[in-house]
Amino acid sequence: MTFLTDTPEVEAVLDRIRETGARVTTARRLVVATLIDAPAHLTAEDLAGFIQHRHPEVHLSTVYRTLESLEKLGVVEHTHVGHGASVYHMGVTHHHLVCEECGVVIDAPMALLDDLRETLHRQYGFDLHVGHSALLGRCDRHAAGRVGHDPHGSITIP
Amino acid sequence: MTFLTDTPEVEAVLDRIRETGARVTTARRLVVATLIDAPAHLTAEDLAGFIQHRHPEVHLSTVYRTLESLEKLGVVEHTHVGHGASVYHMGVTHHHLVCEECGVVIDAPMALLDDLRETLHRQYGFDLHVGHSALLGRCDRHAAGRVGHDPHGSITIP
DNA sequence: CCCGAGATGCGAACACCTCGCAGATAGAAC
DNA sequence: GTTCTATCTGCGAGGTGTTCGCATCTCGGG
Repeated sequence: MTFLTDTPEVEAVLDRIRETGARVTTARRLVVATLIDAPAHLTAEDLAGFIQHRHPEVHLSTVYRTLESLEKLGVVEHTHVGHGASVYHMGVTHHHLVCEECGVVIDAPMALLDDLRETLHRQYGFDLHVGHSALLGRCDRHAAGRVGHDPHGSITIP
Repeated sequence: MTFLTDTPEVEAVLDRIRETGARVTTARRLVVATLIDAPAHLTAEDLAGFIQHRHPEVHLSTVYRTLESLEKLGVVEHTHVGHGASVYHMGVTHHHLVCEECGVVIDAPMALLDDLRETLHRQYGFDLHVGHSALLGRCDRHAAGRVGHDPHGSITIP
């Protein structure tokens, strides 16, 4: 799989990198392009895999370091999905519903937890970091505890 | 630190183990007693540490396996708290608010997410597994992004 | 008290992630 | 375009949290 590394969307992110005085390197360009184009919710390893298909020299540890920089920049976020590796995605914060059975990731809008955030803040003084950990459970296909694992998929509900 | 291994509460759990045909061993007795008596939200390693204080022969992998059995039995649950090791606690399901700054774990009642569960079920057919992953954020003491790490603590709000 | 399924101790292996270091390179300054 | 150097990178080693295989041990039914 190959990803375009020079779309306006990619350039916009690279500009943000340049603004901070950091450098735009091949590895960073590839990470950004892959994150933008690829199916959502990749682990660092997925990401490295896609990239290495064309650029085998890009090392997993570089991918991790790049993701770390991009997170500091605020253009990337990661989400803990229970067991297993975190998943990374571009900027816009949203919630992740992760099926414990098949691993499917369902994106849900921010507004979903607005009431809860308000309540947590009022009752506990707790400031919820939205999106940083997924909401685990069962998707509709596995709610009844049916068996059988599908490879992870991803669904976005606007 | 030492824990009583023959209180009625401990025996009740051990009886549940016996009921299923599984065996009651020293290690299991110790894990149960420690989970009941110790400060809440222990990692497997914490648990092994406490136990090994008096019973150094109990191996960490046995603690993991015992916790796994107890979870299958439904008397123990674990919660993912973002980075780092999962924490284990006895039965009654509740939510965990975990401060990303200091690691403090705040227990919150089930009812807190009732509305959300209802909404998820209605809108997404998603069946939320309450308590399986913590809600990450900042506690009141760290909400403003102040620095300085405390050792983990634990607070329960009824 | 004997026996066998089941549990244990132990270390190795594993998955995910981070780090240290030596060498490469982006990009500012000329 | 050449030079310079802070920053990045590739690489392997290391760390942490968890699981596994296997030989041994033991609970508890007969």
